[in-house]
Amino acid sequence: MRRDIFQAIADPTRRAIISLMMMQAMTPNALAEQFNSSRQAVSKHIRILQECGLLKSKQAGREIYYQVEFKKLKEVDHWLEPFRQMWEDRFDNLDKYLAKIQKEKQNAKRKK
Amino acid sequence: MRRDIFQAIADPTRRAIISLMMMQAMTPNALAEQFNSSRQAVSKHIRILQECGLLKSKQAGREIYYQVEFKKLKEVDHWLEPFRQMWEDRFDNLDKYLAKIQKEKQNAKRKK
DNA sequence: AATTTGCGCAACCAGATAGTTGCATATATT
DNA sequence: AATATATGCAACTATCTGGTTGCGCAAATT
Repeated sequence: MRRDIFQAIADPTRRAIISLMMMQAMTPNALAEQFNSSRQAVSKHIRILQECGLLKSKQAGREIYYQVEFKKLKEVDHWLEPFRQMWEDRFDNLDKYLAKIQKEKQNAKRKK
Repeated sequence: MRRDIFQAIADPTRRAIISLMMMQAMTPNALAEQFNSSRQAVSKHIRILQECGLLKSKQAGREIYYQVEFKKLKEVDHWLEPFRQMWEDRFDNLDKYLAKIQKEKQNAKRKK
C-alpha cells in the first residue's frame, strides 16, 4: 500500500480537507458537515492523511481534533525546488535540442 | 476520469520521468530504457502527463520527442502558497484552540 | 520492395481506491 | 442506569489505475 504525501494530496477531497483545516483543528463530524460526503468517507480520508503524517490528532473527551502538520508539505515544496527555475526560463530548448540531434545524425552519415 | 496535475505527480514513476526529462526532451524508448518498465508502460505514463498538460511533444521523423512543460508545475506551487507561512510558524495552536473550546463549554454550563 | 524500428491504440487483468453499510466502544447527557 | 453522541473498524462494492500483450501504421534501413 503506497502511502506517501503525493498520493495523499492527489485526491481533491483531501486537498479540500487540508484547506478547511488551515486555520483551526477540526473533528471528523465538523469536517463531514462541510462536504456532501458521509462521516465515514471523511474519516477514511483522515486516516490516510494521518498515515502519511499530514495530520496529527488530539483526543478531547469523546471528540478527536485533527490538525494539519504543515511541515509535512515541505516535501512537496522540496520536490518542486529544482523545477522552479525551469518554469521561469523563457526559452524553449526543445527546438535547439532537436537541431543538435539533427546535426549529429548528418555528421554520422557523412563519416560513413 | 480525473486528470489533474496532482493526480499526475502522485505516481513515483511519473515524477521520475519529469526529473529525467528536466534537462532535455526524450523519446519514449529512451525513457523506457532508464526504467525497468516496458515501453508501453512508460507510454501510458507519457499519455497521462500529456493529457494534463505536463508534457508537450514534437515529432521528428518516426521519433517523438517529449518535453516537460514546467510552467504547469506552477499549479502545485500555487496550491502550496497559503500553507507556506504555516509551516514556518513555530507555535502549535492546537492546544490553544482546545483550551478556548474548553473555556467556552464551561461558560455555557455556568449560564444554565 | 522487404524488413526493421519507433510509436500509439485497444483489450484485458490484478490490485488499489473511494465510498457505503453495519457494528463496537467510549464518553456525554438525561 | 438508560440513551444519545462521536468515533473507529471491518466487510463489501464499483470504479480507477498501472501494467501486459497483441496489433497496426508510418518512417527508416537494407
